[in-house]
Amino acid sequence: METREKSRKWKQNPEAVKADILRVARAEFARTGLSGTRIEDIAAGTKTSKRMIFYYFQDKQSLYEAVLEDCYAEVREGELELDLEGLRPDVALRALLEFTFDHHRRNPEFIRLVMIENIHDARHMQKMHTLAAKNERAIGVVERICRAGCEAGLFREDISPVALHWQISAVSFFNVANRATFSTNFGSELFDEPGQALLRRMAVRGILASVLKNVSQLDALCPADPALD
Amino acid sequence: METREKSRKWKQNPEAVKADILRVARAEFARTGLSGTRIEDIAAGTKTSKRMIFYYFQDKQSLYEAVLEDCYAEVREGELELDLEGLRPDVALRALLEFTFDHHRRNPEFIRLVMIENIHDARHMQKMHTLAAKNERAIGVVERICRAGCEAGLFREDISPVALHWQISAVSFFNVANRATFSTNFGSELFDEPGQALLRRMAVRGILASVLKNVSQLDALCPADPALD
DNA sequence: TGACAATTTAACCCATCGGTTCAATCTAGC
DNA sequence: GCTAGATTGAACCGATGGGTTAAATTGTCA
Repeated sequence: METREKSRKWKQNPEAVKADILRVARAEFARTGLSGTRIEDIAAGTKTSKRMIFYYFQDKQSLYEAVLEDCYAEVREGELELDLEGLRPDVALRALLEFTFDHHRRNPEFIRLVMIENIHDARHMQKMHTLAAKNERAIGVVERICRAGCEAGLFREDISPVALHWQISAVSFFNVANRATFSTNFGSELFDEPGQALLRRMAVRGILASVLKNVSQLDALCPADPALD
Repeated sequence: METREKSRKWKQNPEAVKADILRVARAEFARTGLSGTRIEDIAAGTKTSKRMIFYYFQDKQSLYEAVLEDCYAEVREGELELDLEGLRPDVALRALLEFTFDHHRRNPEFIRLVMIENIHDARHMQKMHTLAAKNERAIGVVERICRAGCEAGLFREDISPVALHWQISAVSFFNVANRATFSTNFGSELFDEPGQALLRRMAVRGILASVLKNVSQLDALCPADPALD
């Protein structure tokens, strides 16, 4: 009668095994890509065997796709923590950008999986039907801010929510994705805490500037002084 | 006496063979990454054989590194075409960003190689001693604009040239690198010509905003009207 | 012309790695 | 307990693919 829920002292526990595999596989795929990852290396990190990987996920590519979907869901989930209710549109936009910037920093594995997906021309992501809803929601957030901003007379009328989302993504993503080559070429100062704070501030100012109807509000919204923040 | 220069009707021509290999290898590595690329696939695209690849470039990794260096040099070379002499600092900055944005779009293979390098934590790029000089020059361009802008009283005093370069790179790079996943998730409208023009305009406005001392100049510099440009 | 070096071809080698076979073991329900 | 189905282990397979061997051809220079 207590079959499903209570996994009291089971020996077999498929869900846990699958989750374990996904966990290790995510780290490995993020580290070395699809073709760069060895299934045996994943197996070595799990509590189970290579055999089980093929048992639960048919082949390497399916495992990779499962990892991608799993990771995407988890990250999008984390975005729900942001609550912009009741904020003034310009403040909300600022909060959204700051949150996204930080959120991307907290999820480097996700960033790497997306980088890898881009190398593969998003071939696998295109198969993932579950994404549509999550993406709608992400754009919805930006859209509401835009609308509110326009209605309040704060934002320009011609702002495209998708383009705005693009801008937010660009800085937040690049910051994590290109850290290695950028710091190799130009030093790592921008990636310690003060540097990151500076970049975030600059990004906020830049993006608000491309949205505000009256740019003179900028200085009030974005303190230029590096000592602040 | 006419040994080296005249390659009149030679049958052997090592330089051409090497260049041929590099050309094909670049395309292949950019397409499928280091571990994803098969040497045989490269060989198939050349006028020569797999054996010759190992003859001229010791192994796969060395070939990859040669490709990276070669591509980097070529792209940086292309940047020399930009001449900002005599331009007002704000106009020069705008021109630099627009040039970089377009230049990245023209060199998708380079972008992909850098993406791949980031997946590898820039391990191979770190070995390339030839880069330092080219990077200095790239930062030098931004630095001169900053200095001139400050001296002219146009720019804020606290601008970091490296951070400014980061901003320019972020939008220009992301635009090419993440096209696949972004358009999968949010549609491809931003990537046709009008969309690209819009993004470029927004980027210009945003970056100028984070640099100008007096943001009220923004509207004069960056026509908000999408019909223009 | 003939010795020597650089270049090229064809055939081969063998470690790796994704994926499988098959039999053993576990769990639930009867 | 017994059977059916789910889960697991050990050993195996075969193609792929990076890299090599060795011998042939081409060019240089004395």
